[in-house]
Amino acid sequence: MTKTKEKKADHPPLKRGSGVTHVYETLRNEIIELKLTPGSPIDEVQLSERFSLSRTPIREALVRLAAEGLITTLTNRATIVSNIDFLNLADFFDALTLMYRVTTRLAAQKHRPEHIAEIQAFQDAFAQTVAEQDVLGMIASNRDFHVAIARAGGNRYYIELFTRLLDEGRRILRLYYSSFNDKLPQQYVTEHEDMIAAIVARDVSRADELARIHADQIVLQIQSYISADTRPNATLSL
Amino acid sequence: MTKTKEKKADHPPLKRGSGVTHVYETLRNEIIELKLTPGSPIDEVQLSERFSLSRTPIREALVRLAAEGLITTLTNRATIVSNIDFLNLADFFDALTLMYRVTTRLAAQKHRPEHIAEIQAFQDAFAQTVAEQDVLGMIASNRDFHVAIARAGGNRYYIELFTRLLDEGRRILRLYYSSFNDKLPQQYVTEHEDMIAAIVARDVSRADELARIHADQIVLQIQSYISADTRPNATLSL
DNA sequence: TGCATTTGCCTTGTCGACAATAAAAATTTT
DNA sequence: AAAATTTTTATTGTCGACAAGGCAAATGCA
Repeated sequence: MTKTKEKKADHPPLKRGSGVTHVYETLRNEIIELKLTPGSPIDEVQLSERFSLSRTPIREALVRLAAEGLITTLTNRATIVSNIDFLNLADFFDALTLMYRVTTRLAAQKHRPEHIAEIQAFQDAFAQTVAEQDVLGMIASNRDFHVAIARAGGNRYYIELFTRLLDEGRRILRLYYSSFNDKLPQQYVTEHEDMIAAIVARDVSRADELARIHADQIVLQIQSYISADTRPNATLSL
Repeated sequence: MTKTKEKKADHPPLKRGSGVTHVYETLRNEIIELKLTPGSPIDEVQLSERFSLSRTPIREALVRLAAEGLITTLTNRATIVSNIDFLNLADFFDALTLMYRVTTRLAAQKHRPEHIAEIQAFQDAFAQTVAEQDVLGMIASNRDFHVAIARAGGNRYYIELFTRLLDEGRRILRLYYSSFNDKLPQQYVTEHEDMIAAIVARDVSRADELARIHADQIVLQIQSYISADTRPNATLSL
């Protein structure tokens, strides 16, 4: 009766401390990509079988995920994938908008040539996914694009918070990504290009303005998805 | 040759999952209060003796501290208390100022009566420590005051980041707290009162203005301490 | 004496087993 | 049959021991 559809990887000994990182990153991605759905249980022994590790390193990865808020541990009982907090979405949008603005401003002030190349590369990848109507790819490359801008700004506190917010946003967007059949993505491509131009020109106030508009639009988009959701209890606790 | 000056507490079995939390909070405080100085080694077996626990729960507490950036693990080698990053202090000040402003703005918008009582209580405690010239108490109660304001604003992302920044600030301030013999503390009391008034009046722009001034002053104060530091290598890596 | 190599030690990383806790199932009692 | 109680079970929390890796001292060599 055990779910044996887990692929038991047989590459246990890569390097000494690398197993934890691998488990952490793998689970983190699976949570963000909703392969592990909110509320679903995380079983330590099951994971230890899957990754061919003992429970100790698995546990360490879970502690890190819990510190990040991606999983929730019910003491002595179970650990589950954290639910998406629809009730406090306003806080999320507020912080997201602020980080959009602050990071773009800082990038305009502090970027160096190599940063522009990196940003442009991610923007190209984003444009490609838009051209291919690869919605899941769009969500991922859009995130990479903005993280690159944040890195150009160089403030580690903003980078960390913004990354977390963008990844949380990926979870939300994936819930509604079937609704993506509109013209917005192409507009985002243009806005991204404008943002790059403002950053290159070191035009701080214009970068700020563009970031604000961009953020507002994304917030509106997500909100429209949610309000268009007809499921009666869709915005309940989970 | 073993340092036996650690007080071996003999209260191991309180409750099942509480040991980790206790170790985490204890070490966190000791790091912030510089009882554990930056760069000093954290020995797992030593801690397990001190807290009468096995290495496993100690390790879990350390993982959480590492996730927060308070300790640094040199893989397979050692784990040390994280150094204060003087090189990137500008980033710290930038984020700190932003959080001062944003949280105070939000508090003016969203506070409820019970929040004001809490804020005022911490402000009273702060005023008390100033009157008593209790510098260490000032640092702590000032932090509590601003965290209370952030809680009144209610945005968990800001609360978390701001708390982290304020606690990191406590580490820095403790390095220089002997320089506190000036008139600034009394001025901070007044500014705090003004901030409370603006919050109560729900005057968002005034709250923002006051927070900005307050932040700038604190930044200037810390910077003056650092520049007045005559130690040649005081601002090196550690 | 200076440098490369080896050996040993110290700390962390991993493991398998056991204990505790709480939910679920089974049993008893009314 | 319903409710309270006991037993079972599933999962996490903790433990002690071992292995691995890196650093430093010790050794060998030029």
